[in-house]
Amino acid sequence: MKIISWNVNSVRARITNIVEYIKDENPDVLLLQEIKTQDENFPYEEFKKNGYNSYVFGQKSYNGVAIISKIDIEKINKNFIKDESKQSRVITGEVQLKKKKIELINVYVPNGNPIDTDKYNYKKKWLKIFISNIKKKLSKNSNLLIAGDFNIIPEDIDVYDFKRYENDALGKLEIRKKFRELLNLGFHDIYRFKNINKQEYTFWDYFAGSWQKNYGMRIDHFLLSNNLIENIKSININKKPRSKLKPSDHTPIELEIN
DNA sequence: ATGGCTGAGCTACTCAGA
Repeated sequence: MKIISWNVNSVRARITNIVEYIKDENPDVLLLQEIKTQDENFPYEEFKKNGYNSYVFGQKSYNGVAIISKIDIEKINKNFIKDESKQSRVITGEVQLKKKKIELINVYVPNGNPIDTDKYNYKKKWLKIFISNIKKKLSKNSNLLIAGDFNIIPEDIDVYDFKRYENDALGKLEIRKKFRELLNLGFHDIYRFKNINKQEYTFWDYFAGSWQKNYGMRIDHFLLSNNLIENIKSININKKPRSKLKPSDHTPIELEIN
């Protein structure tokens, strides 16, 4: 089973690139973040034409997440987190992998910058609730897959210049500790698990030739609960979509499990 | 390297992203 996570930075602005990509990569499930549209304006038909159903938790202008799938998804839930700001950031659903019922948790964690504002407090509070909910969920189902844009740089190796980000909402120690806390519940960061010393990124900003200079960061992740480690076949960051015209600033991360 | 680039909503410009 191929599951892909991608922050597309607007599903409508990116639809041509996305369709081209799914034709190339043929995922079973595509987890999208930052779709930046309300449900009623989502391009359902473009996905349908290619054999995919869309489960959308949209929002006007900002945020928004969706699960695109050509296999059965059960128990779609848009209330995983009670968000005081009414932001659409998590959608979950269940898939069957052999004898395992896996819960897919597609997340778009708040950015949190600038750090001297309520945005940063919102991120911290949000992560606290998220971790608490994951803990509860894990006590009921030991097969959890959390994927998406975490807006967290886990370690120094995960950014081109760590010094620039150690006082940033993506790299601050107390935020990285939240990531660590999540892993300590019983998860692995699958990219790092499979690539101990490799330095690859999933995001390059649009400014000043960041892509060309490889000034990037690894902030999109697949976290699998310990019970699913034996099912991992491969994990790959696919840089091709970031090199295209009109790209998202993020590139997809691809997981195969069996 | 704390600037500059992109998208949404809207139609001039702000907000948000990381």
